[in-house]
Amino acid sequence: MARSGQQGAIEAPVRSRFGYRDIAKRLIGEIHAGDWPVGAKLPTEAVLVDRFGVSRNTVREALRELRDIGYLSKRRGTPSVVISAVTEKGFVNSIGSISELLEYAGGAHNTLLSSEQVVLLREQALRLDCAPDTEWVRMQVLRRRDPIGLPFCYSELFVHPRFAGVTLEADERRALYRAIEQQFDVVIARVVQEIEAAAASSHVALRLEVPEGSPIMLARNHFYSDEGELVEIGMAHFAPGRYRLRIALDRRRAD
Amino acid sequence: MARSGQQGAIEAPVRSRFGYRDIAKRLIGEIHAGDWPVGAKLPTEAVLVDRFGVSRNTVREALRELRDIGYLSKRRGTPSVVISAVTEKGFVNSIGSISELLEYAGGAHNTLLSSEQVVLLREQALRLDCAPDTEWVRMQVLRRRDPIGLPFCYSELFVHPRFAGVTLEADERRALYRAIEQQFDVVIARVVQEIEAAAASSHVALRLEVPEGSPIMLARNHFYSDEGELVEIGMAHFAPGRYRLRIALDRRRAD
DNA sequence: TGTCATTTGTGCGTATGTATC
DNA sequence: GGATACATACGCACAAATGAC
Repeated sequence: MARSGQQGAIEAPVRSRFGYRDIAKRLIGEIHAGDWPVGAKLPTEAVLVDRFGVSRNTVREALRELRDIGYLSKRRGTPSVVISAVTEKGFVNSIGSISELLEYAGGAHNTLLSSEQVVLLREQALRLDCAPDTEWVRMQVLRRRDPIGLPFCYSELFVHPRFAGVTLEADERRALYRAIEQQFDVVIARVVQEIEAAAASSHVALRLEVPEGSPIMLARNHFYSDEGELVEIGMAHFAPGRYRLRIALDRRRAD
Repeated sequence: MARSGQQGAIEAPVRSRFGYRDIAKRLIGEIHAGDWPVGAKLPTEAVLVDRFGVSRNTVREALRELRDIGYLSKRRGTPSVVISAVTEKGFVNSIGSISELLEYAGGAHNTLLSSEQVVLLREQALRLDCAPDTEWVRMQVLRRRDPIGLPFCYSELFVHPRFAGVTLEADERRALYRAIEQQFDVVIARVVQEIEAAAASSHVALRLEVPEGSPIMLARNHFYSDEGELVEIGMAHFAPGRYRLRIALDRRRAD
């Protein structure tokens, strides 16, 4: 996507072809490849500036991204240090602080298996931790890294009737809650997630293409709007070895 | 307000009295005070620039801080929205109340099974995602809700030699990193956690008193000091059905 | 120990892309 | 489509921490 702005100058500064995200991805790839093992120092910002032909700001933005998702440790006066180099076998979903929560996660391919109106009965409502006898839209979604690869996640999603009209593209790359946000002008402000391990039921095993009884990481997500309204409930089943959740936490500085 | 930065000018640059942290603190104070209730939009960046007499970069840095710690939701094209008006002490950054995340030891009864000096070989270092050929103290800990109940967690902990002298009470109730903080006057400033499902090895199954091959939730924790030093590594194995990890995420990144 | 070059952190000004309204 | 507002990117300058001499 030919970028080419310029200042008030006469020359054509010709912006670099790289955005900070491109650079971040590239660096992550190199870390995974072992070019910068754990404990090693990354090249200095100045070097990266030269290498990628971008401004220092852009490099710093990329490094910030890597730090946020737990790859780097940064300190004033010394180059960034690699603190994680987990190989990307079964990829890692890094939550810097939020939201790539179940997000596009590096651009997963979502397949909508079904979508239907349901009434939650007592038992099911209890399991989902919401009010019984209410109407919801139930969807089943498979998520893959590649359009033809094995799925790493099978999700059962329940959407509040108010947002029943939400539409998903054929090969949607966004998470459902992102689509809801954009189509209904609500803001998901809070997500409560519960994670546990479980054995794959035949139902789940079939969709994830794993043996029945395989260890599954099960994440129950409750999405709330900024007004405290329950918008979406998700039960995400992750196939073993194909997915890993990473969370980076910072202790609050002053306040 | 005395702004007067400039480029190659002759005037004295005289920076604004406010840094982005000052501005962040101030805005947080105003949010706490109710000036900007939940759901309200903050003034636009341009307005804040005028108000504080700083550059747009500085304002954006402050807003980024507020987003990171869960006060704001940001979206391109529209002013930031306040999504939370409360403060959590201690750990947090977006991840709502880490207390639960990291305090799973809190209130639990910990049993120290072993403690020994080890040198991490390449393979093991790789698995733990840290530098090889380094010396660490390895501990094994069992966690129970009741002194006589079944354990819900078996942890393998690796402590940096500098903190090797850390002592645990017979029936310690604190998490190890807490003990380290208090005994060595360091501050754990960053934690990176990775979660995945796995089948219980015979070793783990024995200690958790579950059948071999049971679905296990495996959490790898890396604890870093405020100086970026790796202090502790933990591999926590959770027994199925006996434990559930709950994470409350507050909004951050909206792009 | 202290000096000093290096490196990152913070801040300024500006230009332009792109989503929202 | 147009106006507004945030996102990304360029370049520069100085402060503060590091690390080596």
